[in-house]
Amino acid sequence: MPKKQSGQTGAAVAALDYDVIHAGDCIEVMQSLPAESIDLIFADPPYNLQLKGELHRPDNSRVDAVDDAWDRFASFEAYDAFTRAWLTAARRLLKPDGAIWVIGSYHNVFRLGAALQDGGYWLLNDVIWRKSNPMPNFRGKRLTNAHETLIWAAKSEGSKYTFNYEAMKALNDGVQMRSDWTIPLCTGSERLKTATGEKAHPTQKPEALLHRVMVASTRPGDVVLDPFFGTGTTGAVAKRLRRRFIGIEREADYRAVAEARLAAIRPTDSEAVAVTTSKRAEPRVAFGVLVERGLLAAGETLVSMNGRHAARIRADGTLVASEVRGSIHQVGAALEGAPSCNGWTYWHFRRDGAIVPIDFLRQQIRAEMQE
Amino acid sequence: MPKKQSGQTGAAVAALDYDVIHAGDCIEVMQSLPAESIDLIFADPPYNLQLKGELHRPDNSRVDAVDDAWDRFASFEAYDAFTRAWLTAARRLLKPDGAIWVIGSYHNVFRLGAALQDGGYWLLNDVIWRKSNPMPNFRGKRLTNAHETLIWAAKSEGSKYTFNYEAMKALNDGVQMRSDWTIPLCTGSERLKTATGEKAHPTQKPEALLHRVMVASTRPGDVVLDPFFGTGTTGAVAKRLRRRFIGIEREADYRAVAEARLAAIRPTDSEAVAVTTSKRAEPRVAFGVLVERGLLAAGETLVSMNGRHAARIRADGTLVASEVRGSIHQVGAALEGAPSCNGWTYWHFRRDGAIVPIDFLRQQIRAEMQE
DNA sequence: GAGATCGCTGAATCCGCGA
DNA sequence: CTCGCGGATTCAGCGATCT
Repeated sequence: MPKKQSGQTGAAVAALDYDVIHAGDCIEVMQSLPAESIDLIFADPPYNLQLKGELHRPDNSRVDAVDDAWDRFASFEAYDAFTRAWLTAARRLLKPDGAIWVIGSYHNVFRLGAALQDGGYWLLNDVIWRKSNPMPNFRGKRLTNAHETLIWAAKSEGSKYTFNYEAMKALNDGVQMRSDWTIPLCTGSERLKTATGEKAHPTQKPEALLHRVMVASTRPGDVVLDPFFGTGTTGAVAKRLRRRFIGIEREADYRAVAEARLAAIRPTDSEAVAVTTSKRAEPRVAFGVLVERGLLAAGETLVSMNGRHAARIRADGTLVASEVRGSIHQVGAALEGAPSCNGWTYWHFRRDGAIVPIDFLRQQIRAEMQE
Repeated sequence: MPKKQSGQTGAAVAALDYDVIHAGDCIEVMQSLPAESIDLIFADPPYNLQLKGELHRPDNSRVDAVDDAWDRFASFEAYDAFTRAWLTAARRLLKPDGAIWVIGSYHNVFRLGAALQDGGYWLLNDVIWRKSNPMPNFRGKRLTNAHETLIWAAKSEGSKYTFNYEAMKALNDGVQMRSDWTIPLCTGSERLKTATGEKAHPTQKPEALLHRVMVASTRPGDVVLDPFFGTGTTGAVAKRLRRRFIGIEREADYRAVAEARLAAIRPTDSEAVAVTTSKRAEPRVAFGVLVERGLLAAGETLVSMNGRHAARIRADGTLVASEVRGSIHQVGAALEGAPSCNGWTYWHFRRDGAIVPIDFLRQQIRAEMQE
């Protein structure tokens, strides 16, 4: 049951340093921090992958796998002991209405989930990060491992955890946010590299994932702790969304990369942050408005995200494809054979040689509406 | 490690009754069946946890339900004991190369997964059943719980489990099947009803889900056991796909519904049940046979796929290139500086001005072998 | 310059038979 | 059991290079 925060705890909280990266073992550092001082914990612990030999792609290139010492454990027992120790230290830090997110793959997530339940946390959802561009299964021996699992849990059964229902609904184009999130891997310019061009961290998470986590379950000003800070994705998103963060990271190399990254982040305009997380949904924009305003022309062709489909815009803001017509969502869903489809992110248009999602135009409209 | 099946076990297997539904507690019934007689187990155990249903200890005594918050630990313990007991009985029944699927939600799946790992099973994939039409979260306090999780595991780490890679790939429109499957809930006419119009079983699974499970991981004629048979979805799909099934169900009402359901199922035409085979399953052809049969001549020159290398054929079916000699694979790998090389697709020969892969000739030989 | 092509890469428990 | 070796196996996205 949630307890009221004592005055003493409040004083200790005031002594907390925010927006810092602590060096050292996460369990020891957490034990040194004041109890009940944290609103949200995001934890991306070692997965204990247990990889054996090397793996090559069909073109004979070698897969650069995670073989770092920090991911090696002697046994499930050893991994469980580690897991339960850091989860215990973490729970002490959470405010009574605080919550935690942990992420893992099938190698470790069942042990994480059981440890959370055994440790007194109260599970709220398991969330599937559905990767739009996973690495294939090169030997054809199993299904393509195309997702990872996040577990969202409150500190206790009765906790009044934060959930920004309307913000999630708005993010999902007006319908309730589901427990499966389709988000691409962290690649391209977002992926941090060393001076020699290697990836700075083997398992850097996409900022879009953390963005959704924080928009869902924190408020501006909340304190977010990441005990496995790595190169600081949690801190970067927290700073941008005007949350405060505390990172803990053992490896000096990762901390250095994170410090540089964070220094370059500018917080989002505070009104934009407030809008995203308020109970008010973002102003709804009909697709037809884009046509009315001439941002897209009737007769123009949109292409699907994957490039496999195309459709023509009609003057009333509906689309026509081969034998299908309807809203941007309906046509996308029909062409993909999917139950639903967010047309705003599915459909793209060409502008100056680039392929741009139509959601880009919606954001433009919304910006105008706020003035 | 897989053990060889003993003669005694073989005899006992012959005594197994197929396509039957056993009445009774699944642990007791499983303990009465012969060891190493089952190819695949599909299990949809109680999701339980808050002990709304009944729970049994390994000795089958009924657990006196306690649902107070303070006793949550004891409840998890009881659920774990039950889980580990039936998983142990199930593992004994599996052939050395057998496998299991279990399904659960976030309430129980973490305990299932950990119990599988602790029990010696080897996890192959966790698979997300992504519901296209989930029930909304009416109170808006959490994310819409839009998926369930299946775990696919082999009996042991070294098992040569069945995976019909090509069939899955075909089912997914020519690209590898991923670990997330979008399938609607069981509704409409597929949903079994009682005489009074109520649903016959609270958690009836869609046949499409079982269809994919069986096409992925069984062959025609395989024996599929379902220890929580319910209204017989596993049996229905097994019968239709010409697999054999064994069901175990405690509740007489469910068994009655399942019996009627199964009686109406007609097996699919046996040719339609055959799945796409992979190249691995095709008869092996030595390269030398092509020379023996005069499809290629000793002394003839082969060129590499990329045109950068050439090699001469010797009478014994080996190749010679500059300073390299050996099999078609070895020479290809050496010339490319690659760890391995599939000589069948790497090497090409000239015929009527065209460049043809030598694999074309292997296919000719294989076609002759089938006659 | 625009479009096509090529190369690279991502948390991976990734082969199987015969000697 | 190990060892040797034949030979089967990849999707999406980004960025650089080529036409």
